[in-house]
Amino acid sequence: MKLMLNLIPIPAANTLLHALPDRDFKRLRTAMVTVTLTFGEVLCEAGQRIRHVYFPTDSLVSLLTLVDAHLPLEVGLVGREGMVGVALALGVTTTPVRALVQGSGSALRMDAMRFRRELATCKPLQVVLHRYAHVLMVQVSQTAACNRFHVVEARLARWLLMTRDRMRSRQFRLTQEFLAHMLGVRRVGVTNAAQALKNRKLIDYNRGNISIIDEAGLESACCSCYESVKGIARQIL
Amino acid sequence: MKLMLNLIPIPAANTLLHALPDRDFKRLRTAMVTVTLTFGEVLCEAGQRIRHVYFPTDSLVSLLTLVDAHLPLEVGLVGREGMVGVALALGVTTTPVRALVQGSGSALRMDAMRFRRELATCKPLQVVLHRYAHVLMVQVSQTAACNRFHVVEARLARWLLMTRDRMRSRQFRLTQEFLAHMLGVRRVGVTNAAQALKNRKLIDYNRGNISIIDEAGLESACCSCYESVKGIARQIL
DNA sequence: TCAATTCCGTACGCAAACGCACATACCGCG
DNA sequence: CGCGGTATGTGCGTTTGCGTACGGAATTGA
Repeated sequence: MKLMLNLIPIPAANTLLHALPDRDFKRLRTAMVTVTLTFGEVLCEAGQRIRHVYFPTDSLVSLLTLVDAHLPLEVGLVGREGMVGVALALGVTTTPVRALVQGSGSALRMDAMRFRRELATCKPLQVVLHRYAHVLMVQVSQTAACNRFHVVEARLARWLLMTRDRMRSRQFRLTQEFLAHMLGVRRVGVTNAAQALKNRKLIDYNRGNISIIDEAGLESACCSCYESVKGIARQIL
Repeated sequence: MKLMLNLIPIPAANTLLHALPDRDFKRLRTAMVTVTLTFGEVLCEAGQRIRHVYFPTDSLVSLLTLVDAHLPLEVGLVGREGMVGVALALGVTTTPVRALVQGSGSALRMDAMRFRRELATCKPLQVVLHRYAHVLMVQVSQTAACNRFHVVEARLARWLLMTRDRMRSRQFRLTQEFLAHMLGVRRVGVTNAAQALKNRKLIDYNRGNISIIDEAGLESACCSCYESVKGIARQIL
């Protein structure tokens, strides 16, 4: 029996929910279902009404802005430290960004209406989500500057590290094509940057399998934006 | 006497405050002082504690992110439609961005402590500021994508239009050097872009005096980001 | 096992913006 | 009136990234 217990996967937790007082968490939990998010799924389209909010546990969701003819560009990344649909916590019922599942896994989902009712009465929930909204703002601001100033190689490094933190894994499946969309560059741009990182023995990859080899090295290869956002997030959440 | 009355300037209003119920506005107003913001003044430094919040009436404030060795980059612009120090409305006491006065003028200022107390008890204030926080988020996201995809000329056009909207004037004083910092490009980059717009008879300028000549033309010269953000802001606020 | 698809590598010309240096024009002030 | 500071214009070589096209390699599936 003891052995079996060890085999039961430790239920991955969402840190926002985890930060709530126990009784609040338990009540909220009854209104949520665990769903499996699969790669490529669009949880919410830009400009649309928010139907559900999602608290990823071991999945990963990209927030993308759409601008005229261009490909979407990632401005935020949500994992177990966050939630999809923060706009609701600010009293806005539509979302300005597309939420795209970037790493398959599970999340806790709640109906938007119910969420709003809970929010109205549960002070701790308000507090934690407002703070998260702020952290997201910081992330987006930093990304704006990062996209402006830093070369693809450094941006790629940052992105891989951010993904690692949220997935808690040094390995993930992602094609260069997909990465190009996230970073807002050509696929070839990713090819070159990835090769450079590979030559420096920081990462390895083939056909969609990316693995981080030298974590410390990758951190020094990436721009300061990574540490900067991470520091503020730690401080506030 | 009638003549004199006409000379008294119409008190410029901040639309966030204006949106509050009369009694709330009047109470808040007693806790605020009118201050004159002068070009170049830093209202709040990135990473520092927020001491005051500001509601510009006819002044203009830039929000800048700082990233390592680079010059600051503007990610948001606050005029009479907004406020400086939204982080407080999200329960965070420090600001991630520098707030730099970009257009001299006046603003209503309130002590941070008092503001937090008001916020805790005044529901309408919460509602309107949370919405504004969301609008700011949209602005920042769009700016991120804009900086990534659009050429300097279009970005400059957008910036001039945004400034016009907030200052409600077709003319302002701004050196190319200053604009370069806002857009995150070289001064020469601004020189070229500005000349292109001038040749197209959309704007005019010399030695820090910029004036918009052809508003419609400028709007068609700028990227879709302008209309996009404006539309969402109108819809939400 | 063979074909189709997906993914990655390479190449080439081009545009935008960079960094830097220097030249000019305008303004205010002693 | 001349001087110094500020604002703008020009030039040039370099870098980064774009758009596009094509070839090769691994994987999938009938």
